[in-house]
Amino acid sequence: MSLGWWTASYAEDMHQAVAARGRIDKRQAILDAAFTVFARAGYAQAGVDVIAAEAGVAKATVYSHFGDKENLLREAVAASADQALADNLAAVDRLTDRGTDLRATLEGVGLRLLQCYCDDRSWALRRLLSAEINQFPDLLDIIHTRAADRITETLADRLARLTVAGHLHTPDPLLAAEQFFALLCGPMDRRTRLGTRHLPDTELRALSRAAVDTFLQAFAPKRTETT
Amino acid sequence: MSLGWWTASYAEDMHQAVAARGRIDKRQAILDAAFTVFARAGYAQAGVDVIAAEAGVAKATVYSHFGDKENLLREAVAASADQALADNLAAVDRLTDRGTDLRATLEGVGLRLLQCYCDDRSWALRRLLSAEINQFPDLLDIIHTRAADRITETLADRLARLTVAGHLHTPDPLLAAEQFFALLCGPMDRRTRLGTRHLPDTELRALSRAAVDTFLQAFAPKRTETT
DNA sequence: ATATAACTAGACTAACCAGTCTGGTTAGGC
DNA sequence: GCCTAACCAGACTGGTTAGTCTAGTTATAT
Repeated sequence: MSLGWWTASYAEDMHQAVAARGRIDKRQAILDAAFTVFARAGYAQAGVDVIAAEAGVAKATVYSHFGDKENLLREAVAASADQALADNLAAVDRLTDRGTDLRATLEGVGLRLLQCYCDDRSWALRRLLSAEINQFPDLLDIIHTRAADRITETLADRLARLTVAGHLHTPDPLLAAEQFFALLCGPMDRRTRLGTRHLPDTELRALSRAAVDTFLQAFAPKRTETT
Repeated sequence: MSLGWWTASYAEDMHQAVAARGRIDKRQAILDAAFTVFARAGYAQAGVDVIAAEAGVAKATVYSHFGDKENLLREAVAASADQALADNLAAVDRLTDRGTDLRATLEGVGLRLLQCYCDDRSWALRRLLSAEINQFPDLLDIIHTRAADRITETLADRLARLTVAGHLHTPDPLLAAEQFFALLCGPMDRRTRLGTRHLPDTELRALSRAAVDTFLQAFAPKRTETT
């Protein structure tokens, strides 16, 4: 019961396995709880006791795993950035698909990306970074090198290949990638009121379509129309 | 001396006037100091004693003016938002200028806006909002209704008039305004590493030019070229 | 001259919390 | 069956800080 999210049957099923994997499971539970509590209350206001309770773990266990509160923040943020990276790459990777028309593909990718960025954990990560960037400047490096930069570079790669294939015209693919993200996220930030409001999927689709409209007007090939 | 930013000669010159205006001057000094300290340390970590010291004022004076720490935050944020609004409107208002060519005018407005958004206090305001939006959801309303919404609406108005005059083609001026801001700020966010790095004016100019390029490709009039 | 109102420095309280420690429990490896 | 290592609940220390209070100062208005 005091273990929080564990159900009794889950505890029974895992009765043996949990002992072997117990340590790593606890570590993950602590990271999840830490991210949740840090995101909810902010670093300074978040109590390590609260994190421990939310993870279903004793406070001393938290310290034995992570040493101190600062390090816990860094590890929780890093884990969350890795998660975000995976989600985003899955969205951008669909841009490899050929055969369908480019506009529809871009709109699909845009929609997936918007869904990633509208996720509560994604907003929490960005807020946490903004909030603690003065006290922990290295969080910026953690997040950018682990996630943000890779995603932008991956999209730039895709745009470059589409340009080489004659489907697009992006002389500076990195800039084009930045502008694609900007056209998606700028209007979304305003509409969601910085993530405090949830948008229905239809509205996300409209945002993606508007972004792709503008993007294609700027970066569609100039001479030859695509088939 | 203990009054901080006061110079001796200033104190002499204002010897009479300061008594009459002393109360309002102190109020302003407290608001400035509060914003600075909140931005530097975050709400929870900011000590009211530190704010008082930075304002050159006793702690009790802070409480007599603002009641409690939460209210002090709100008032400091509101004052800062008003300041930001004035700066931004001054930039957007130049879009009324006729006679020069539209591209150059837009690039000039873009540059001014980037300078506004790159200002330390502007970044501090956005960070503070992100950081405390969970604990103080009303900060969002304060900032949006006082500043952000008005700026976007004002730009949308300008774009609409330019469209009516045949210099642009923006069927949805509000969306176009959002996208203009997005094209400016998205790439800038990345390049400044969320405001932790300062960009030279030449780079801001390049960012503005890139944004305006894309913007005009999407929203230049389709049939008749402007003179 | 005196009443009033804003201000000052600094002491004080009550609460909160990071990090440590203690003493005891559990469970797997051998 | 015992050893070890991870874990538990909860107490404890030391430092920080919001908000209050006191006693004394300054300056204006009348």
